[in-house]
Amino acid sequence: MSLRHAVLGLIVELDGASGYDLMKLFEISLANVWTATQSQVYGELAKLTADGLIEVAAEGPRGRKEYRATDAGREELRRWLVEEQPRPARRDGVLLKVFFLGQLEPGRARAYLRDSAALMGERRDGLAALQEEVTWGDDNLSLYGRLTLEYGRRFFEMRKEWAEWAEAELARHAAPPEDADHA
Amino acid sequence: MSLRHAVLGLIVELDGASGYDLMKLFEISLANVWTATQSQVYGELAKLTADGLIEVAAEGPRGRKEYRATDAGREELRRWLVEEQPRPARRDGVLLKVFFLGQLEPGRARAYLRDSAALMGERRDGLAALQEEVTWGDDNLSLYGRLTLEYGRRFFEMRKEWAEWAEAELARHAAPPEDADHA
DNA sequence: AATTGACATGTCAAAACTGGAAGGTCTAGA
DNA sequence: TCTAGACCTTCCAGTTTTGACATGTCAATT
Repeated sequence: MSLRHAVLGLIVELDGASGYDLMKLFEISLANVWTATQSQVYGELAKLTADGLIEVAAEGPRGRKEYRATDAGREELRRWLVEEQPRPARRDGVLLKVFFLGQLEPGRARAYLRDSAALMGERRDGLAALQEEVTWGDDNLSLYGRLTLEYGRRFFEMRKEWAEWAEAELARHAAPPEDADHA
Repeated sequence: MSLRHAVLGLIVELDGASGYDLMKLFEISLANVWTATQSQVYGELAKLTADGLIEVAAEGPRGRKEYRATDAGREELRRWLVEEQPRPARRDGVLLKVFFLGQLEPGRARAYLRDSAALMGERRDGLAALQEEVTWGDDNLSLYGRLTLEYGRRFFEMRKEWAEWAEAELARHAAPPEDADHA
């Protein structure tokens, strides 16, 4: 149940936020960390309220509801942070395709990896640009947000290099093998 | 719907497999690529059969059912491989915690990153050992499986280095800042 | 005055996933 | 002979996620 803590965590750190605020944060700040749809965010907000971990602190102009964490909520966040974590389930659609790339013609398989490398490069550049652009504050959200952004950059960089390596590996297999003492 | 194609893909590549066979492959071969529980595997097998993408080719000794892909199944796998892929949803429980690590005392936050780095190192070593141990055949499953295994190794390596970097970054913030022209 | 677009929430059905429980078969070794 | 362990399948209840649809407010532009 991590969505719960993602929502709770944001409310604690921001010291008050609306569902709409959270949605935007999920789209931007948490994009590479945890995704959530709008219906999930509002649903979780309702559940957290029912469980007494957050409460509506104020109601704004357009039906806006400003949520704030209760003491129980802050406690629950800490509990979760310290808690042992089960092995995360890794699921990766791109990797899954690579696993079955043998069903495609060698040329197509290599093209897939080339495209993938290019895409990863773009994403890496996007995050790198973000890192340069954004002026960071001094608060915790900034500090730890910076760490996760750097993670994203490294992640895409790694993926790009791996895809390039894999493509070369495929090329090596497609080409007639040459002896080491050749050339 | 990637589980569907993971199951279908394995059946195509193995040219026949039982639910039990697939489960083991999900535990070992696909562990870093796509996870599935036993109930998911058997459920998907039933659905794929109903949709005519696979069929029971033979029944073995212990109630074992050997599934094989139909032509429609092989076609569907190819279609999926070539198809455009939507942006994958990235979800990472460890990263999520890092994002909110500001709620913990600095010492605990750093300890979390240190532990994380150590764990990632272990996993990397585990995969590296696997790479050495396993004798690979010449079939497609081996070739592409090798690529994904190497991915896993690089992934954990990257994470380890990142966690170490992040820990150092936190240390830098905790310590009184010194001038560049000091020392 | 009308329109566009950002702001803002609520609800729902369907699909996917989790974490079991339950039951049966065959093989090798004590 | 017994029994532990690998083999093998089926079913299910509960939770999470997806991908909409529906509704309305307010501010600025045309």
